Amino acid sequence: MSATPRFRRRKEDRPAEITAAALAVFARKGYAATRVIDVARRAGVSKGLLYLYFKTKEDLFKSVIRSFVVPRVTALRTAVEDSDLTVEEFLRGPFTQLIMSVADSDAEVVVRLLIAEGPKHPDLTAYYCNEVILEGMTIVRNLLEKGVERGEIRPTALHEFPQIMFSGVLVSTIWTSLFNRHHPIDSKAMIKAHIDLMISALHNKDSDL
Amino acid sequence: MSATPRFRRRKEDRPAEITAAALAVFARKGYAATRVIDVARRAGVSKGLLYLYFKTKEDLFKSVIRSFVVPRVTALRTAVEDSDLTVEEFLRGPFTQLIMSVADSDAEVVVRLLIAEGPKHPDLTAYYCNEVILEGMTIVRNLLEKGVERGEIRPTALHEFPQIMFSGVLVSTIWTSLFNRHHPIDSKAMIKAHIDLMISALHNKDSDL
Amino acid sequence: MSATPRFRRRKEDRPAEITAAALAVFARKGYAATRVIDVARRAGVSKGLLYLYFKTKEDLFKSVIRSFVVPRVTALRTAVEDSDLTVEEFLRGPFTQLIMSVADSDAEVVVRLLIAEGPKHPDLTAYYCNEVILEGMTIVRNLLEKGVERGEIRPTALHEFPQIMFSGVLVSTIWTSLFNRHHPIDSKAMIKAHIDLMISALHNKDSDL
Amino acid sequence: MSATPRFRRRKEDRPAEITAAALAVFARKGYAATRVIDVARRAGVSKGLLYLYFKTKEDLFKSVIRSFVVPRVTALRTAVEDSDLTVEEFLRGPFTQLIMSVADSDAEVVVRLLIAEGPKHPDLTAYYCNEVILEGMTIVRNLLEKGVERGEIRPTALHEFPQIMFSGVLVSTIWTSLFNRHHPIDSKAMIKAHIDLMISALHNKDSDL
DNA sequence: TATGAATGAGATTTCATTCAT
DNA sequence: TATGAATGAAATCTCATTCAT
Repeated sequence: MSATPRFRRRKEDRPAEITAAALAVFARKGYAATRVIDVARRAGVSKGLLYLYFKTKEDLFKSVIRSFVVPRVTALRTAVEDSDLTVEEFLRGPFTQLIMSVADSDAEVVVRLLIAEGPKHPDLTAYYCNEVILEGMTIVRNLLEKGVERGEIRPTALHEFPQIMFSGVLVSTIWTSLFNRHHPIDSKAMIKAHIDLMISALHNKDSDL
Repeated sequence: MSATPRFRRRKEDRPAEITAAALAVFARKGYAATRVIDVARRAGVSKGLLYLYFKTKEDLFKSVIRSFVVPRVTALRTAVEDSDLTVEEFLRGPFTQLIMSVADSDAEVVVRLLIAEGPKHPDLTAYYCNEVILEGMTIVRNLLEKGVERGEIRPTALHEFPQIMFSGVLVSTIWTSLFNRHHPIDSKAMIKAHIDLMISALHNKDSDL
Repeated sequence: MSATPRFRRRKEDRPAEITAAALAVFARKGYAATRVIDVARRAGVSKGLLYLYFKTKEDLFKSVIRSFVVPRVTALRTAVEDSDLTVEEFLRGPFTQLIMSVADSDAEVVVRLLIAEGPKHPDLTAYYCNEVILEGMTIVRNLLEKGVERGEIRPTALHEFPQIMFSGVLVSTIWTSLFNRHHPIDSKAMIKAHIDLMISALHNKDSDL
Repeated sequence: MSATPRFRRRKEDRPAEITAAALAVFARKGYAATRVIDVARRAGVSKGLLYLYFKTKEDLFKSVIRSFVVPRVTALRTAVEDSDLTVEEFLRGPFTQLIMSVADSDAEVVVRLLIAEGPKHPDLTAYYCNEVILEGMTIVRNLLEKGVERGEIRPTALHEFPQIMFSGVLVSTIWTSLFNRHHPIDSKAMIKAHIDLMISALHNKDSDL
């Protein structure tokens, strides 16, 4: 009675463990084809316990997305601190790094989940849109504005559509997910190529757009 | 008592009708959440008849993808016939037109379906990869090579990764699908912006990449 | 208009053709697992035409049983005409011949069908019972009585249970149907063995039953 | 509001309960015509629970057969222990008893199921053939051999076809199943009659077969 | 007659969710 | 907390039967 059990799991870790398990299973099977019991088993808990933390399967899905999103947002915010870099320096440095880290991660899964299931969860999509997408766009937009003011780059439609800066990762992610088995590519090289092209376009003195 | 006739007996049209209905329902609900009966009802036929033409729900899915793909492939091939245009003329002309027509269409649905369900249907993905993706990439690559030979544009990594030329439509498509309700954008303008940037990068004399 | 079409099928043959086809298909698949369309195809007609002759699948089933039964009954009746044979002569001659012909035929299928589906078709079973079973039993009983009168054989319980004379075929039929693939036997030899044993028992002077 | 508890939680008993229910329903309807829900209802459980214990309807079928077979095999083996009886004593004693007990039981149902569905389940038939049929045949064969050695009985074709010893039960079982409603018989008397005839044939000194 | 497209009831099976223990 | 037996709604797919042609 007095000895503390050594292997008692702390209940605070449970939700995170289950969310991680869910991500892993969703990754292989997709949302609809994943059975709750499979997630529970992979997390090493019972179905009942899972339902103690997540009221529904949909809740679990949302948690997966959120758990993926939160650290990216933080990373994004941190990246902008170092702000006395030139546009090119920033894009080739912190920005590239961030983008690559997304490509490295489970982004593929999350993107697939979001695209497939997103339209059925408007609240989740709104959250993701605001927290990640708009935030990222604002950062890029601010960067470009500063660059134009400083005379480093010319003004372009990128100001209106900063999401274009991310289209490289998107293509690479989806390619990995769908076609890599048939036609493998070096996704980092592709992402880099896209950024290079963007930088080149931003610097082009002759363009009159 | 002249009720609507129960039978319509239109053997030839049925598969196309049902495929169209399926596309429409998949669009709203996604593949997994779509019930076969809903497709049947939308097509104005019975469940049984649907199964007369499509052995399984998966068959129906494949038909949806194929029915979308086939006309695009044709359009793509046709577009290349006019080949004495400059790179810029081609990109701003036929290429933009093709891309826009994709954005206009049900592309969003098909892309979402492919991304969500593709990994579970490798044969279908392979087919799509070969028939559409690689074909499109080859066309762009050939175009760029000719342009470099002619001295119109500089050589870039686009030669290795022609899929980047399509990343604009991809972003626009996915944006429409997920975020338009929260944050609507002018997707055609965005696609055009992307193409402009690419053209600008291709023309940039100063870049030494 | 005047030429008689050479290949016109006469409609009188149709029911028999369809019944034969049904027997063949039932034989391989059993009643429940047989699809009406399979019977139609094997008979070389359309589903609609089949339903012109047989109102339901059950009708078809009954027809199969009846078509099998009728010729047997006739054969049975004919067999008893030659009545001046001794019991042993009759049993070894016409009786054995008849029994063997059953074992040769599609009896297996019909027996299986009757056992499996019979309880659900009391009218059919009654018909079969009266037309075949009781008739056969009466014939055997009469034969045995005559034999006892003539002092050829002793009286036995076979008089009360003449169906025992047929138990050999039954065992052989069912064995063929179920176990032959695992453990093949010479069914005719077995039938003969059974009849021999019966004859021996009928002749046993020492028995006092 | 003290309604009947929805859950009973009796893991160990469930399979046996469900199997028994299945036997009962198969008995009345046959395998194919039985709906899984009917079995579940009769067992007092939900469809879902049934599928927790039996992966498919076919599994359920196999369980029914096995649950019937296993105790018989045991009984059969036990019966042979008392081995210093004469052939006649054994056949009239333990053998008759065993056979009668089969006729008493649900044998009719199981035999009908086996005959009707057996051909579609070769593994099950093989199991039944080996565990029951061949075992029973071996026992009878050994018995007869010993009897011949001891001079109690003459050698007959029963040695080659011991299954003939069981043909009485078979006829009686099938008669019960099909014709009893039209023409009831005393099946035990018939079984006894068959055994009597067999014993008489085995004892017949005059036979020269 | 003859066809086979069309129907829809119904069967099996799965799985998110509940709750007695 | 923790479990997993139990539920039942719902989904896919089949096939006997009908009937316009």
